[in-house]
Amino acid sequence: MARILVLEDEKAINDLVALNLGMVGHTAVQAFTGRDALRAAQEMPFDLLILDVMLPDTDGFTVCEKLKGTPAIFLTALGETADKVKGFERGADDYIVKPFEMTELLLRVEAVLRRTHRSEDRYQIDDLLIDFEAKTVHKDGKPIELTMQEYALLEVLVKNRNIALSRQRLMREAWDISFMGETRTIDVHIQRLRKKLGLDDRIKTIYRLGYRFEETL
Amino acid sequence: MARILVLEDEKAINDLVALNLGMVGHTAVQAFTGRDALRAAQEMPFDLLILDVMLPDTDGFTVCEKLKGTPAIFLTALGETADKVKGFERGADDYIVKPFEMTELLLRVEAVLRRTHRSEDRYQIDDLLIDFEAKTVHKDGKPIELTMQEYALLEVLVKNRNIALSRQRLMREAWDISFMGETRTIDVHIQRLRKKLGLDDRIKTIYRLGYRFEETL
DNA sequence: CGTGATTTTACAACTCTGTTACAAGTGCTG
DNA sequence: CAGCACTTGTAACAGAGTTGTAAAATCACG
Repeated sequence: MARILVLEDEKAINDLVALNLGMVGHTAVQAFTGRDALRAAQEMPFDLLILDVMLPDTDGFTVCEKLKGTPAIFLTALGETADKVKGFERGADDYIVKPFEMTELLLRVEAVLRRTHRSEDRYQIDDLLIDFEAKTVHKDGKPIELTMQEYALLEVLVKNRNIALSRQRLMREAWDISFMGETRTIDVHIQRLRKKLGLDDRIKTIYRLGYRFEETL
Repeated sequence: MARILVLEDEKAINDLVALNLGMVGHTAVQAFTGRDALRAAQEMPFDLLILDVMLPDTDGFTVCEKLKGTPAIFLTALGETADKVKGFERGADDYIVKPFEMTELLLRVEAVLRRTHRSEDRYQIDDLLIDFEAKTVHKDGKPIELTMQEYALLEVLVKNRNIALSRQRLMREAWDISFMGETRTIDVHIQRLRKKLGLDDRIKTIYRLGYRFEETL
């Protein structure tokens, strides 16, 4: 559920990485040059950078330095050992050697996100407390029973708070389904969340689109 | 503070880890082979294991299994992706990829110690008293007869209280089985614990997953 | 064997979850 | 602003799957 930059000039690899990140629920933004990458970062900051070292214009290190503070995973070709060291010195959180297994990249992504987003173990608003680690929800200090589906949906909404999420996206993120036909499933689950947690004001309906969890009221 | 095993054959790393653990107040016991580790564990049990996966003799997994019941953090080298998964399946509480930041390791150590409660020798809640030393249970001051299995299950539940435990994990921790097919064994034992100890409210069923001992009610 | 512990079995009871049906709401169009 | 098409809210329902429970079968061990 992170916004991730994929900076890699070889289109085939870039596409593959972006596709896989999307499949596990992240938002991948593709860039093929350092310039692209920096521009995209200005629009909205990233949670994680996946950077190729060798690039036509600026190299991955430069981008990493410009976006200092954002965790980064470097992609290096075999034999660029020296680059690895250089990368770590400059603050890379991990690196991975091409060619690599996609599952391995995904594991590293999760690992890096987990240790950099450590502060996001919990979320509190009003009288509501969500513990993402224990996957529990308390209201007024009292535990509230949520089913797995309900919790999954709530987590997606909260982690993407203030963003309008389409039903299709919610389905993809909170269920394990990428495509969905005509269905009222989500609406019913939203209803249950609103009722159980008293979130009528926080979970806003976006007409003809989906829902949004609102933090600022 | 905790008694922690550091099993890592590379001396430089082992020293560094042990030194840092010592600095934050823990007692680090250094071991360079699986054999060493097991011997040290016999002298006095550990509160936490920090295990390298690759070792000259036995690997970290074996040690972890032999010392079942003690939480473990695995150290894996880059590229040992498969090992990570394997580690989690076998009950690792966390893993960390080398090379790692020492502060990160310390953070994980604290996190694991925080959510496990292995070093206590008694636990009391409501009218229930469990003595882990004597392996006895009293309710209302009166001793309650529990069978071996019942007690083992109770201990796992209580020491991992407030954490949802899958049936598979319970099997692994309270029985000597790592793999389990279709079975209702656990459910039946849970039922007996609930009945004998009046724990209907404390031992919570997590639908489609397993059970959780709840401290906060 | 016999006894108690443990696992398996069988069935009842329950939970989750998607679907449906209808009421209420929304926004466009004239 | 009334009418209309469409969207969302809500309650109730039903099937699939899960858990509770008692009782029977199996195991361990003297």
